[in-house]
Formats: sequence, C-alpha cells, structure tokens
Amino acid sequence: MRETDFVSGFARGLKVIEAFGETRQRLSIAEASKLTELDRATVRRSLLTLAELGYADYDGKFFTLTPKILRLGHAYLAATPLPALLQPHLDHLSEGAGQSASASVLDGTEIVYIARASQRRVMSINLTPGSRLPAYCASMGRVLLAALPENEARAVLARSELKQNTPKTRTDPEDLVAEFRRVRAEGYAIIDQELEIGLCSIAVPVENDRGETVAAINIGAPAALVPAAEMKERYLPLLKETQATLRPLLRR
Amino acid sequence: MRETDFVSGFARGLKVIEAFGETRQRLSIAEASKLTELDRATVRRSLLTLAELGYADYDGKFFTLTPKILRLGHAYLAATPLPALLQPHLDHLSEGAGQSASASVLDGTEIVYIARASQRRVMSINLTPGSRLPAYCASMGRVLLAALPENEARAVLARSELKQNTPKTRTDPEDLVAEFRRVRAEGYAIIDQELEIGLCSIAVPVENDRGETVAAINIGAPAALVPAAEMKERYLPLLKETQATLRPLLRR
DNA sequence: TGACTTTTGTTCGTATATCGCACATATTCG
DNA sequence: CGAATATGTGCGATATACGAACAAAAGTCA
Repeated sequence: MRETDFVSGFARGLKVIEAFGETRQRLSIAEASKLTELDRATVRRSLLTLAELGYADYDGKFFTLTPKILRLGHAYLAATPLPALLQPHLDHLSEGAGQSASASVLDGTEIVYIARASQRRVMSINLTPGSRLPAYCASMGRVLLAALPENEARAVLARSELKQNTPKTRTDPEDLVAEFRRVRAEGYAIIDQELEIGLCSIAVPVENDRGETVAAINIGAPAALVPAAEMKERYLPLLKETQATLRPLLRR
Repeated sequence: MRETDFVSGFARGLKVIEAFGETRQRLSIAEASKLTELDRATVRRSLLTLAELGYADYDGKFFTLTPKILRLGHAYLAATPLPALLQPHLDHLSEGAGQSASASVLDGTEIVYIARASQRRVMSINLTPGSRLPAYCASMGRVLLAALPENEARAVLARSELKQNTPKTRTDPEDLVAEFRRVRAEGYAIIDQELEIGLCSIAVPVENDRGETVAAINIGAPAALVPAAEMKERYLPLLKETQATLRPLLRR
C-alpha cells in the first residue's frame, strides 16, 4: 500500500472513538487528546465532526457518544450471520445451565464477544457483544488458539502480554502450548480463576460442517457455586450438544 | 462550527463503514462507492485505511469487516451503564414470558436496540444490539415518543417516513399523537402487526428515580401464538414488575 | 480575596496530505 | 475477441494537520 492510500484523518477519528469506552462516558477535548496522544486541535476537529454527524453530543464542555455509534459495530453484527445464528442456542444453553453463556471469535491476541446470554447472577465482569479479553487466559481463547496451527498460536502468545492476573494464571508459553495440545485432543478448555478470582469457565469450539473452528462458546460460573472440578461433568455435555446442533447449520 | 472544524475524510470513512451491514458482508470498491455515493478513489483509500488498521480484511477483491470494528460500538455500550444494567432483567423477562425481550433508546426517528434476550423461536426479524427500527410503528418507539413533549414528538413524526408496512400500520400523525396520549395515560403501548404481519409486541418505559424515561423495554410474540388482545394480560404485569425493579436502580 | 500557576479551549498561518478527476490497466462476460 | 465493468495511479486544486500563540477558565496558595 502506498503512503497516499492511507487517510490519516480517518484513522485519527477512529482512535478518538476508541478513547471512549473503558468506563469513560464523557470526555473533554483535553482528556481525549491525552488518551489518543493526538494534538488537541486535531482531537477537537474529530469530536466536532462526530457531533456534527450525530455520533456524539456536545454540551460545550464534554462529548458523549450517542446510540448512533452502534451503527458502526452493527454493520459487522448484521453482516455476519454467525452472531444471530448463535444467539438462540446461547439462550438455550444459558437456561439449561443456569449460568451465563457466550460466543466469541479471535481477533489478534484477544477474544471478542459476538453474542451472549447472561444470567441475573451478578459478576464483576460486565461483558457485552464487542467486549474483549486476552485469549491466553480465557477458556474460549484457549479453544480458539488451540485451533490454530501451533506456530501461529506461538506467534500470538509471543505478541501477548502474558500477565499474571491471579495466582492461578498460567503464563509460561510452553505450558500454554502444551495445554493447547490437550484442548485439541480432548475438545474443551477449562479456566479455573486464571482471569479473575472466583470465576470459572468451560469452552468448546464451534465447528462448521468441514470441522473448521469458526468460533467458541462457553459457560461461566462463580467458583464458589461450581468448583472447577465439576465444570466438566455439569456443563460439557450441554456444550457438546450445542456444538453438535450447530455443526450442520454452519455451511462453508 | 466553522467550516474547517469538520474532518471530511473522517466523515467519509464512517459512511463507508455503514455501507456494510444491510446483509452486505463483502463489498468491492465499486460496490462501496455506489452505496456511499463517494468517489471510487476516496472509498478505496478509506477501505485500505480500515484494512491497514485491522478493522477490515482485503483479499485483493473484496473487503470484509473484522470483529475489531465492534470496538467502536462497544465504546458506547461499555461507557453507558444502561445496557449492562438492563441485560439480566431482560433475560429474566424473556424467561418468564417465554418470548424475546428487548431494550431500546430513541435516536432521531428510530429506536436503537441496546440490549436483547432472544428466544429460540425463529422470527423473520434479526435484531441485535445496534439494530434500528422506525419509532412510529414499534411498541418501544411509541413509548419513547410518548415520553417526549408533544411538540417534539410531532417534530419527530414530521421527519419520519410514515410508511404503510402492513394494512394495520397507523400512519396518520394526528392518530399517532392521540395514541401517544393514551400511552402516557395508561403506561404501555401495544403494536399489533403494524411493523410486520404476524408480529405483536408490548412495551413500557424504563424510568429513573425521578420518573424520567431513559429507555423502553418490550416483549415481542408471534401473533399466531399470542393474539394482540392477550398481550396486555399476559405480559403487562411482567413488564410492570421489571419497570418497578429498575426504577430505584436508575439514579440521576 | 487576589495574584499566580496550570489547564483547557480556540484561532491562525503555513507546510503537507487528501480529493476527485482523467487516464491507464485489469478483469469479466457475452 | 471486443465491450463493458472494475480497479489502480498521477496530478493539480483544495482541504487538513500541526504547532504556536492567545484567550479563557480552573485551580492554588498566601
């Protein structure tokens, strides 16, 4: 790609949109400038452009995103059949398990939630479609990484910041690669409080009719209610059942 | 706002992102150019920028959005507490009713889904967070419009394309304004196949502790299973219960 | 309170990047 | 093959970004 095939004004604007999120609902020009490391004048122009287009509100001091911004992510969710296809199965899964069920795909070193059926049970983590978690320490991430050729999985780990989130978090690349082999062989991954104390989850791949992994689904539960040792016997059958139901529905 | 406070390259890029969606998963440069009415060279630069940033894939012929694009809409969903707060209540509602439950807010002449709990039952409409429907003929839209001062509601109607979706669709502004009054007085709105034949729904406002309407929630059902006349007795109590549960949770 | 410091928002001139056109090239299809 | 359609590129006109300077507001402290 040539230098002139890049619209930096567009790239800068997208960066500004991403500066929201992370619990930051309202941003002043100066705050957005710091977060994006862009010049205040530039950020101001981007924000005013967003406001002019109706993607943001401006009260003279703070900018707030409007629901119109959802059109952008929705362009993906609507255009990709997968999320809509998975949703009812997640609802079923969630109801059957009495716990939250989610679906995600891999994007670089992170998993991205594309659909979710939550339960009333309050979890400290607030996940919605579009939420991201590091792949190496999430059950769906393990499943998705295990589906990659091993050198690619290693490359992702090399790019990942392997952080020790809890005392249980596994951060050794060789250890993780070995776990990927086990996941591939046994068809599921369990995370026991590696992401957050008190949170366990179990995931299986969603495969199309050719056996290619196109996403992952999981069930998450509080460790206090469901010990990691019980995750497999309680939820794996449900997940496998959903997996089998989905396979023939996924053509390509 | 001065002329130079607008970054047209950014605005053009956002338009290109929105060209996806509408069931269009893959777009060539020429297709995107037609949809956006932008010059091919411009669209090409925007698409290559998206690809360079990882928001799109390019196989040399077609561009496809990647899950990374969800970061943009997620910036709103994560920053706004409302969707996450409502989700578990929608799940509860959906489970209790055995039908899909949704929450939305008003954006101009349209309602935007911010959370949803769907049921296995297959509906022709595929709704996800970010989906949009015309407000005048949706149950949540009626509720949200009824919450506006009457002159504002009239202004929205004036800007709306009041389309006759089905023989049952009400399109007369005066008739609609009268219905808004009834909705305000009785606290709920029912749509009987005005949006689509075979689809009924009932909605109530979600109010904060000051009584201001901040969103709407609804339950939708196939007319074949639940006649419009039964919607009220079957689902209104559930909706009211949820409404009452939510009110004290919504501070401001 | 009032003077001083720091932070934030806005404006301006200019160097630079982008736009859209026109043309060149590539691909598709009858 | 030739027409039609799609994509890539060079260039002049135009729009944008940058950094600095200024203005205004907010915070700080005696």
